[in-house]
Amino acid sequence: MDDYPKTDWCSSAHLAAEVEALRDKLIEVAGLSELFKVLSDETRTRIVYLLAQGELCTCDLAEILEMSLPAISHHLRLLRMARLVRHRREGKNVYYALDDAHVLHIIREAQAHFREER
Amino acid sequence: MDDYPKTDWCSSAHLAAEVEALRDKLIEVAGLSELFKVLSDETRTRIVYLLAQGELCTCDLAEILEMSLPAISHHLRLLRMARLVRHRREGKNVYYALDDAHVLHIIREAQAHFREER
DNA sequence: AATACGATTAAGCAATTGCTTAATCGTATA
DNA sequence: TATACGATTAAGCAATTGCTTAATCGTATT
Repeated sequence: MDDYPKTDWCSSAHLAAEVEALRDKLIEVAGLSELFKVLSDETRTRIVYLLAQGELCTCDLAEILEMSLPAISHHLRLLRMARLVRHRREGKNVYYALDDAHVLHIIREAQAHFREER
Repeated sequence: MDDYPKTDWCSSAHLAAEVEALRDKLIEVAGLSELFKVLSDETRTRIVYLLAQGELCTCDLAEILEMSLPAISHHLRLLRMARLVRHRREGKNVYYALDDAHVLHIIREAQAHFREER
């Protein structure tokens, strides 16, 4: 017999307190997926990695990635909003640079995960 | 696209060799965004974090996250395909656990990035 | 002032995503 | 064997995403 209050769901009955404790834990990752959403696009991961090598302007990125200026500009806006890059204007050009050390660590860990996958 | 009105080359003139070198660099992050895509959904980040606390079955997750079984099952499938979780059957229940140390490091770095944002 | 050009924004669309309900599978138990 | 139940899959949909073209902004040059 079980002295745990049974849930209506499944037989691995948990105390309401346990469930609540785990729910509280989730506060620690609230909103985190927003950052991953930014990196979830291949083009943006590429931009981040390119800027990690050094400052580049919008049209440089467009040339290297062989994409249109509006498309690149769109991605840069998202990277800006996530505070992953900073930008400065120099004449007609706008130069972007990486503005976050953590994002490179994140990429390195992702690479490590990938290497173990096979 | 290719026919986009692009002049000779923007004023931050680069050598073709430089551009090619940077393009080569991109091989190092190829396919990485697939992992971030998995974490880009709030529910999946939550599942990963819950499983980091300990093994849980599908219906546990459904109860804690207050979502339907099919919805949870769908997310678990993606986490499985990305080799982030492993699973074992015990009677009628299927228990999931974290199967990757790197993903926790990734989450910690993301938390660090977030803490600096304000 | 007029022009050129890099950069951004806006509007519209095809493709993708995450959920729902309904059906099906797998295992344990009456 | 029949039933129950946890888990998964399938089909269909609303919402989101990333691109395109076209228009606009900001700065430098003439």
